[in-house]
Amino acid sequence: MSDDNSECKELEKRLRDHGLRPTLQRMALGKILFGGNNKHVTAESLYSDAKAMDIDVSLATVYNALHNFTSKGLLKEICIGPARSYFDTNIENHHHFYYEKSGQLEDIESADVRLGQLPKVPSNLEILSVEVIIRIDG
Amino acid sequence: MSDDNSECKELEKRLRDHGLRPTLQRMALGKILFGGNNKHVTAESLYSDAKAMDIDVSLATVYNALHNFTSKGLLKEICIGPARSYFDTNIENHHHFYYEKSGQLEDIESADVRLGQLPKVPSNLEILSVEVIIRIDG
DNA sequence: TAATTAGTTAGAACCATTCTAAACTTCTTG
DNA sequence: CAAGAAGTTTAGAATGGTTCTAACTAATTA
Repeated sequence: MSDDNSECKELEKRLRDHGLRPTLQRMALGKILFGGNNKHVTAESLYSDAKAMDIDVSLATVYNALHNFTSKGLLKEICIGPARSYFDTNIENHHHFYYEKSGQLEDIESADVRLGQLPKVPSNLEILSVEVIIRIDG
Repeated sequence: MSDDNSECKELEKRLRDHGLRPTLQRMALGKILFGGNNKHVTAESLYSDAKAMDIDVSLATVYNALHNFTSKGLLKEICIGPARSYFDTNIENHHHFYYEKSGQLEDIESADVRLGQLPKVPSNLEILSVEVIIRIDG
């Protein structure tokens, strides 16, 4: 049920269902990203995780895969600072603590943040996302 | 009361009170930033505004001034995306709409966003800020 | 299997931002 | 006000995360 082989099959189906070919590289990166608990990664961190597991993949492909996954809804991109993008495997509606010194991200459940009545935006425009980031001095 | 000269005096005092020498460049940029309504600027936009007003200042100085002002609490830095930083002359506690297509920012009053009880963070760590960004498809 | 389409790659390019170090201002002290 | 100290400005180089290019390779379709 949860052996390596069925995990692969599941991931392959997940990629295909989202219109992505299950290439070697996407499967390998997908296993790292979706194989356990939710993760927050950067392109560089995922690249070095892959390297550490002897997965031969280029940095460009890591960027491509992160963007492919994001555009198909398998990841969420989180903008924390001007320097780098984080990608979150938790695609539920939720928010984040950001620890400035360590660069770590921590999820906040959506239910823990209540939004009051907001100023209305021109009616034909859609709200793409509501992001709450709480910066912590640690 | 609000003539050019007293405006200068006020700005000069404001800079000094925050531990910043009122240099020609900081005064000129300060007049653009603090001389009217609240503004959202990027380094590049402020640089070209200055150029358009025949103020001779280098891009490096614009970056220096923006960071000086921010570290002294005269500006707030807002991170919208991985590509560029915005600086806001509204230093009240407030939030933002971000129009993705035009790159425009619009303030949301703090009172319009209510936050529920949040997961507690280790007690010795301080919350630096709570940022809410609502992205709009327009 | 051939033809077609999509994905991967190394390295170059990009671009907002930061750094460097020399020149210049502003401030302080006598 | 002069002289020295401290802080600021600057052009241009460097940085670093990300994107682009174009040749190559893999996956899919017919």
